[in-house]
Amino acid sequence: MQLLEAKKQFVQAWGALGSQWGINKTMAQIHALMMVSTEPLSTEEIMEELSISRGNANMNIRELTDWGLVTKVFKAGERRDYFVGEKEVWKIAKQVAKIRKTRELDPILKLLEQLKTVNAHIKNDELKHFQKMVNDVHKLAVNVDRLIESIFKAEESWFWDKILKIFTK
Amino acid sequence: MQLLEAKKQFVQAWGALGSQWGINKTMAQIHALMMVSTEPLSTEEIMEELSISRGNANMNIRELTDWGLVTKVFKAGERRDYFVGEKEVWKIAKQVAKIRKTRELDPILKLLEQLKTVNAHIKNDELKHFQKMVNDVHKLAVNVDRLIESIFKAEESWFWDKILKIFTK
DNA sequence: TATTGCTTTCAGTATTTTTTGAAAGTATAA
DNA sequence: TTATACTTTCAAAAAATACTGAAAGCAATA
Repeated sequence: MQLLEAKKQFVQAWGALGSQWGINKTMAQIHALMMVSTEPLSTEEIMEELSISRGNANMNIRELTDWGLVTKVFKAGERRDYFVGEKEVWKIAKQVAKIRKTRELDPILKLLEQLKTVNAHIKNDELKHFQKMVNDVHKLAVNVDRLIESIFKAEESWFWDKILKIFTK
Repeated sequence: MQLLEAKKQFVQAWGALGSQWGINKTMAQIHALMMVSTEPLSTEEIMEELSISRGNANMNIRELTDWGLVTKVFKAGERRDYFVGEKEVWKIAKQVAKIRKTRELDPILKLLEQLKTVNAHIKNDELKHFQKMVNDVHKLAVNVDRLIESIFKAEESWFWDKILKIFTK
């Protein structure tokens, strides 16, 4: 396979994966483009490469910047903005985990804790079951939360080494 | 908080969480409804509870059945179909992981393996960088794959016990 | 200060996804 | 066999989401 074709497929696949996980396709594609590019890219180049409008490119670059996956860089003599994507895959994974944890897991945890205070005059089966359910979900969420917290601190090879050793022992 | 209100919030939150992770909101809500319900539910009851159409209810119940999260049950004397949701949270998590791994992770792995065969006449930096990138992503994907495989086999408390021990040592 | 080159915004439009509801399908019972 | 009770399907409608492009903003230089 040729490099150009391979890049195209990588960008496509990244976009599709994004969609399936609630991330804007274009945002994921721009990210993929930046991952495989050695040079900083301008908005113009991204528009060109993905056949998208200026507005679309701009908004998604900003979103990626907000996620901490893309940084603005200045090129000597050049007036226009250039952007580089984080290249370290483990850092990318950690960053995505961090953002999504804050935005999605934390609020759910908060709600579950509230729901644990649910009460009723008559202690019937429905109530008991609801309480158990919420408790179980909460336990799982807390564990996932802890796991993610640990990931933040961990160095990649150490992390996988430890994790996978558990299951082969 | 009262039980009815708590249930409503739980269903709402589950739906929102689903949306954010590429799962149809209604599907997630039906699932939540079934998680907290002690009794089997009919299509009628689900329609009523969530204010959705028959078609919508039917299609999403089927989807949940395909995911292995909901089972059809027969009520003695009753003609209509009733459904029960899997109640064990760990089983639900495993099942979701299994389905999404097959549908999403496996194809990505396959593509990454293909992309590793990329070649070019001139061995320039762009090529080298692409190869490294694909390799790194592939490594991560393989590790995630292994982790999920391990989850399938693991019993919940054992799993978390082992995992969390690593990080407190 | 005016011009130029570039960035940002956002109302309107297009696309994608989800939902509806009525008709067709199926199975049980009369 | 026909009626009844229920389920499934799917074309069309609605809703949600993403994208465009032109106008407004901003900052560097002439």
